[in-house]
Amino acid sequence: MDKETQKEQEKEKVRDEILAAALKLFTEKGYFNTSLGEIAEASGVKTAAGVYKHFKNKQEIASALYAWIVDRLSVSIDDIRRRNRKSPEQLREIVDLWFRLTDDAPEVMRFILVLNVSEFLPDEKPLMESPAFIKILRVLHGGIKAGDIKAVDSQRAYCSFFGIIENTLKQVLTGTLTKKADYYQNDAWSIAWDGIAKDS
Amino acid sequence: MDKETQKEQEKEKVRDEILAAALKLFTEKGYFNTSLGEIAEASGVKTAAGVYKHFKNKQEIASALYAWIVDRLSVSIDDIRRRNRKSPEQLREIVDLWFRLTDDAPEVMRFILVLNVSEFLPDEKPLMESPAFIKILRVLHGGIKAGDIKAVDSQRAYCSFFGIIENTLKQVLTGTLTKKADYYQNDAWSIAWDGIAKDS
DNA sequence: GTCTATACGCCGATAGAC
DNA sequence: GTCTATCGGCGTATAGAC
Repeated sequence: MDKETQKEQEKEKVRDEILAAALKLFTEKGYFNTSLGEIAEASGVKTAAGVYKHFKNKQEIASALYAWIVDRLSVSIDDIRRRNRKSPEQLREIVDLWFRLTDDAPEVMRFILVLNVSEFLPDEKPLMESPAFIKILRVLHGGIKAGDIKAVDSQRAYCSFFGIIENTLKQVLTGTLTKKADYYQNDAWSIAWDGIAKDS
Repeated sequence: MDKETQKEQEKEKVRDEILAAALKLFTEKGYFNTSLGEIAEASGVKTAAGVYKHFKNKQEIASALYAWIVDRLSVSIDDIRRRNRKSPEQLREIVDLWFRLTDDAPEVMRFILVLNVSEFLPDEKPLMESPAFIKILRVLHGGIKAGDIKAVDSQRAYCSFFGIIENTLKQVLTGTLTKKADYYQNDAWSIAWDGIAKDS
């Protein structure tokens, strides 16, 4: 039925609005400083009770948000791996994605890099065990096996490579670095890559 | 009076016990997941009300903790700068301190690296503006001026250098890297230093 | 399926006995 | 200066009218 699907879509829309509002508030003030009332007010649903028609409870909003973000990243990385064969190119594109997200969707990156997710989602798997980051480790592992990367294992390659990238982005997100993320990208990439690249 | 000073000391001791208990709980479960009751129970004062004889409120416990940690770091860095003239040596010692603290006082490092302090101490200055970290930036700045470090400015030198160091330590603290921090120190130092060292 | 009203619990904080 | 008792408020969550 048309009416049915339209209603479904409307409901989906409200759900997304709640998630968007929650993402904004969580990353601005933190999970525990954000009440359901505020989330409701900032989204289409004007009252806290209405939120419960869409989510079981507050934690599930955060959980859905987390799943959405991690999934989105995972899909993007799949895409990058499909388009690029060599791991250095894959890495370069992941870095580009990270920096673009920081400028275009800072809340998403704040959620990942600034918030301490395990504090309000204790049962969720840590970020490093999510599909997206497992795939990143695979990219690094591929580079090691192909002889492009010198690190001993992918975990440590991650630490030094993404340490630089993510610390830079974190400083941008918290305002310590004042320019847009993109401004720092080439520099950060160069240093990060040189740190793990096998110098032939 | 002897009795007076003894009482003072006793009070100081209780205060420290409260702080120690709070540090442990905050870094384990997060600030908002920790109640004053738990802090009291875990310290000498067995009841929540007793805590208020030593601290104005919950936030002030966190505030005192933060000040204590930042101060301790600042003193250590002063000491390092006194003992070493050249910035590469100073940096090497700061890295050593960071790694040793991670193994010997993980709660302290968790407080700094894992917790999102501004979430529960919104009025406090961010870590990067604390004396300890300003001094670190000065060390980096000294290195740049002396021609040892190639980075354009100390902020960005911080991002890449401490990005590697702190990301490695964070992975150790969250259990993603399974060995003791010390195990990774030399590797992390080498890569981090090479990233900012001027290759003559 | 949305809003009003309300219940319930938890925790931060205070007052007062000893 | 410490423990007992208790208040007050906020915020999550539900129930019930429309």
